Amino acid sequence: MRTDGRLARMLHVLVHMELLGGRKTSERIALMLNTNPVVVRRSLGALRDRGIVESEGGRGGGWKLARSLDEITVLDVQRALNEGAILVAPISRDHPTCPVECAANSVLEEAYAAAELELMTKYTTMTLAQIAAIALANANGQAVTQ
Amino acid sequence: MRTDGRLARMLHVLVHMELLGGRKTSERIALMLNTNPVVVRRSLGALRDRGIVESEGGRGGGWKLARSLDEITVLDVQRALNEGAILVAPISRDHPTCPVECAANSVLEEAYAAAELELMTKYTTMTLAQIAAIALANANGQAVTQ
DNA sequence: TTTTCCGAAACAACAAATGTTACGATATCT
DNA sequence: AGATATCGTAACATTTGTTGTTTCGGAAAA
Ligand code: FES
Ligand code: FES
Repeated sequence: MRTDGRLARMLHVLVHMELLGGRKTSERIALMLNTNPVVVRRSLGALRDRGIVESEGGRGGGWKLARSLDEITVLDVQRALNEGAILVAPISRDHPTCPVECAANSVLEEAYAAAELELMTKYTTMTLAQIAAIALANANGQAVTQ
Repeated sequence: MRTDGRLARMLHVLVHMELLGGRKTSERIALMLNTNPVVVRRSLGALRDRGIVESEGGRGGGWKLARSLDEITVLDVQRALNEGAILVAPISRDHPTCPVECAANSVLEEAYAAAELELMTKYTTMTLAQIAAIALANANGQAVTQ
């Protein structure tokens, strides 16, 4: 299956909005993400529901940040896009009464819980402001485009 | 997408083979996994290539363990089924030259690398013998069936 | 020689994200 | 008021990997 790229895309867009400022239309953002305005609205709509961005319809409308980047963590964006667990343990449900299947599943779930905790720690401590700083350091004079 | 249940299924089957002993046909295993013999052959074939099980064709043939359970880690099974990384960071590739996209991707990749390391640690230290022990403890007198 | 196995190829089914089209609502400009 | 630019939303097609299924061939035992 195609890997879910919504989180990465939204991080990209949000930092872009801060660095290049101003209100951006779905079409412009779609251009920068090589995709369709509707796809952009779907994801940004979820962020709006969580108070990360604001949208305005009509002529001259578009999207803008609702908070500054240092008040947005990666976890905030992740949660806006998907309430549930980030990782899903690849368990089986072939024979639910079997103690062996349960034992194998419990081992996998424990391992995935530890991995998810690690992810959560990173997501919680990393703000979009830090991503912006990394981007500026990488750019090193080169313009941030579009 | 349907979650990949091959690892859990193979852990289940391998522990089953040890606890109930003897050689098992693909059809019998398929019954226990609520699936098709061909699906079983696909996954067990991968384990055979890694020396975890052995297969024998012809009448009276089937599958049996090639090593004892305490010589098989969860990681061995995972690697047999899939050489690559367990977790894949959900990065974007919309605008590869953009420093912002690269920065967002690098943050995600670092987080996923930490999570994968956690998984690897668990997978490496957990042997199938330990899973069997958990299963027996859970069963608590109740028979392990099929 | 018949039966019982695995091995492998060639599909169909399914699920989730993505891409696409289309239309309605709303705010701004002239 | 009318034209234009935007978002909001529904409906559908596309894509991709796992799983499920059918079918044949080959090998070993009875
Ligand atoms: S910051 Fe990457 S395209 Fe705008
Ligand atoms: S151990 Fe045989 S069905 Fe679970």
